[in-house]
Amino acid sequence: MEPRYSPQQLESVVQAWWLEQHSFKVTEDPDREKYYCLSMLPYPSGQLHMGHVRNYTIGDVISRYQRMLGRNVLQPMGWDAFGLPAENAAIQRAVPPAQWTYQNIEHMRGQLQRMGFAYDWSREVATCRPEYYRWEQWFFTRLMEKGLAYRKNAVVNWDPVDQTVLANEQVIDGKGWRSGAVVEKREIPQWFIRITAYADELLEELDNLPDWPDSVKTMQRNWIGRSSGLEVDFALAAGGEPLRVFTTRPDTLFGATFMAVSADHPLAIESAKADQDVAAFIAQCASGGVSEVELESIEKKGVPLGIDAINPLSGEKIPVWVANFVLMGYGTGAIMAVPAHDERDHVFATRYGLPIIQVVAPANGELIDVSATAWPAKDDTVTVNSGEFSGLDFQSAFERIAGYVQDQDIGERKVNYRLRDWGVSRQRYWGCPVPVIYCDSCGAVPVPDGDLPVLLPEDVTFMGVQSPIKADPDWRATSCPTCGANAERETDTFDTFVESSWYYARYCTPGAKAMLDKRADYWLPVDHYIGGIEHAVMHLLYFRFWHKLMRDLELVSSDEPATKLLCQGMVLAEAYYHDSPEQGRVWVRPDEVEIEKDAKGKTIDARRATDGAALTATGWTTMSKSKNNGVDPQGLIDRYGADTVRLFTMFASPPEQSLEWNDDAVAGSQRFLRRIWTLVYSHRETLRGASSTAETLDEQSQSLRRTFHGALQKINRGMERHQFNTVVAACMESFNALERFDPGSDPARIAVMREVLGILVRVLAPITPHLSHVLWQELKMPGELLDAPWPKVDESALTSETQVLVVQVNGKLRGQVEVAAEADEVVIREAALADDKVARHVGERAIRKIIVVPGKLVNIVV
RNA sequence: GCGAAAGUGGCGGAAUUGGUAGACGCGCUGGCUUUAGGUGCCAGUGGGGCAACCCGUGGGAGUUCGAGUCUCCCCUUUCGCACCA
Repeated sequence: MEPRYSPQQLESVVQAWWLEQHSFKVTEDPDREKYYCLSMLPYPSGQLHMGHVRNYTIGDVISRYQRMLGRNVLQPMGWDAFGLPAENAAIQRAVPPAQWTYQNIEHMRGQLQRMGFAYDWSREVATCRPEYYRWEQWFFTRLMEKGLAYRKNAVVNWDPVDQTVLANEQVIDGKGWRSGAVVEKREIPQWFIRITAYADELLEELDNLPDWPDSVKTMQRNWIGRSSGLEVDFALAAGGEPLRVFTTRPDTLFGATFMAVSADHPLAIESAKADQDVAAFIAQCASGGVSEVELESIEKKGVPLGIDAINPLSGEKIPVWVANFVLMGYGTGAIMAVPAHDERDHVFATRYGLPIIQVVAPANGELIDVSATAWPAKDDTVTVNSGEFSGLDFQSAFERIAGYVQDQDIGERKVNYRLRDWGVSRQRYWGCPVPVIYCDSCGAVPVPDGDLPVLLPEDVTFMGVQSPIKADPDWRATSCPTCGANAERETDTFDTFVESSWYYARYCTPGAKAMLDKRADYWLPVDHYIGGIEHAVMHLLYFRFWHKLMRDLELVSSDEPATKLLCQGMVLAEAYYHDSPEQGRVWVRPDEVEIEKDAKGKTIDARRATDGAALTATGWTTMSKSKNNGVDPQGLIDRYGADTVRLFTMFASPPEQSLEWNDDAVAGSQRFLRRIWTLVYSHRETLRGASSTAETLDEQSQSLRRTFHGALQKINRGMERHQFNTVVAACMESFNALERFDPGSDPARIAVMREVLGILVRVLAPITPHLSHVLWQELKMPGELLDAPWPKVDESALTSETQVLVVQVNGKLRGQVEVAAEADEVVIREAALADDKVARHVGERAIRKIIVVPGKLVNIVV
């Protein structure tokens, strides 16, 4: 044992040992309880970032802890390897996306190994490899057969200069990020997967996920957005096909003062032929991007179509408008607008001077004014101004009106979802080819199993932004699997969310000669899934959906992919900038900033180290390239070692909260590890000769054991609730007591010291596995630390003869009393009243009540 | 615009889930160790006041013997919004 803690050297020795022993390779063992701990797989962007380090440390701590509890733990790792950044690198640096991706994977795998994560690397997956994506293609053809995959037109962002489809991310202020051209909406045929067919199950089974965060479940419920309402036909005054709308508020039907249709609605398109204003408005709606933020935050505008509809209940004539806030993709693409009881309708009506008629009122008779703002309530309401349907609450009005509409055959009850079918086509190169062949006579034909995989060529050169497979007629040309005629391949690729929807299952069956095999059911479902909260709806919904698809193809037997979910917070750092007249806003890297503090430690000035330029601090913000405030984990690992980085990320904040990066505090974490090392080093001779038990213990030894076993209770609670910051704090607190403990040459004391060190080393093992491994050996503890049993709380160590109670007077802290542990309420009351300070505060006033909370406090109410 | 969270010392956070607010750490202040140093150790550290004591968990109301914790309203920040992953 070296006198100084030198993590770099120590960690490489321990890692080499794990590698040699194949310590993390696992196999299915029906006799042992399995535990599948999964962290979301990274995109191989080139460098590990702090978000990865945090995510994977949390997963590793849980995995190692579960292993010490005796479970057969699977912790795999892989690469979400397809995606847009590889294409951008290809365009900028003329390197093929495949080459760029594989190099990044090599580098990042090395970084993960340097962190000491306990992965079974024999199960590694890279989603861009044909042996992975061929099963995705196979699965897609099954979905086509079942009618769960289909093709329809959908709108995309179109860059008219680059002649290419843009991702929402590539549209900035309505313009293409490279060309700067105003983006247009364009409809193209695309493949969809029918997730709406599973909407009800996806919604209902959220109730079977008690260990998923409520926030995620709520977001998923809202995202699915099940709403039951009514479809109603509004006849047009001029006759012809009636205008059908969907509404969730039939009770407000009498308040409809206008109708609005989407710019893509047939009625709008028809009107545009004769009306220039309508045509111009529709053209205007076609510019700009397709993202929901853009659509929902634009100013609400519209143009009248010059058509009147007839309210089926009141018989009133109301005008039909085309409006930019009505979406073709939801409901029928047309709405009845009730300005009095809907916020958006109200804004629109106010803008264009359309009437606002109140038809719902508070049930308690209170008067409301709908002229300035809408009143959307539907609980404790009553309908008014609604003819024979007046005087009803929401539910009765809904039922009566729905009944009437059905009797008249002008509509029906309808359940709608906000959730839309999943568009999986991408007009990009670096993705999994959609396994479809288009034949003039046979249409869209799935590629037969024997012809899979449809290989994506990896040795390509980019000419501009065009996808190399779209640009290559030879790649496209093929023959129809059905009739043998000349045919063309689909050149679109899948959304990368498809790959990340089933990787967790493939980890269970490495090398399988099918998509999955029987091994999957040993490991699945995932016991603990860990990843960023930013995935709360999209990935985590696709992940659940795909599992159900696989279940229905009898590939897995569970209903849900993961029983427990932990969403870790973002990693933040301070960012600093100054505004310069020439360069605009200049962001300065945090490690180039000099901070001046006042006598209380408050920051009063920040300057650039090189030239003393005054800087403005943003406060805590997400690490990003644009703000130049990313902290590179590699530098920290090189400087402090993996254990220190792991310890800091666990200690700085609880997993679900954001983590504020602080270089000084990282150094502080290393100080703690160094102190442990130094303590064990300085007692190494005595500890070697320690006996494992001691019969009689003196007061100090008992107190130390009480501290450690008390801390162990906190640690166990912290581990179970994943509050690793409190686990570390409890370790530090108990270690502080140990540092003040002098074992001298007393065998009983030395035995106690060895016992508590054994506890400390084991509870730290999941967090700082390298240091713990070495100390475990140094203490001559039996067996491999990885499989050492988690320490047990010794209840007898916790008992004490006295208890300290807090005394309050009228809820304010006034004193403390020490009484016997078994003292009854009478004794406690007397002791409390006898306290000088308490007596002074009670004074002459009459005591009204005394509340005694056993083991905690006494409150005297005067 | 819609949906979901979070606000506690100079900073990160803790609080046994309605019972001592500030555990643990960083920073800061003073001291010690002849410490090359960004090392190590000791003490102090929510604000005000000499003190008794008073104030204090984003702001405002409420429930309670007692509220950081529960209820309502408001403010601010962060995340997601379907082609970033």
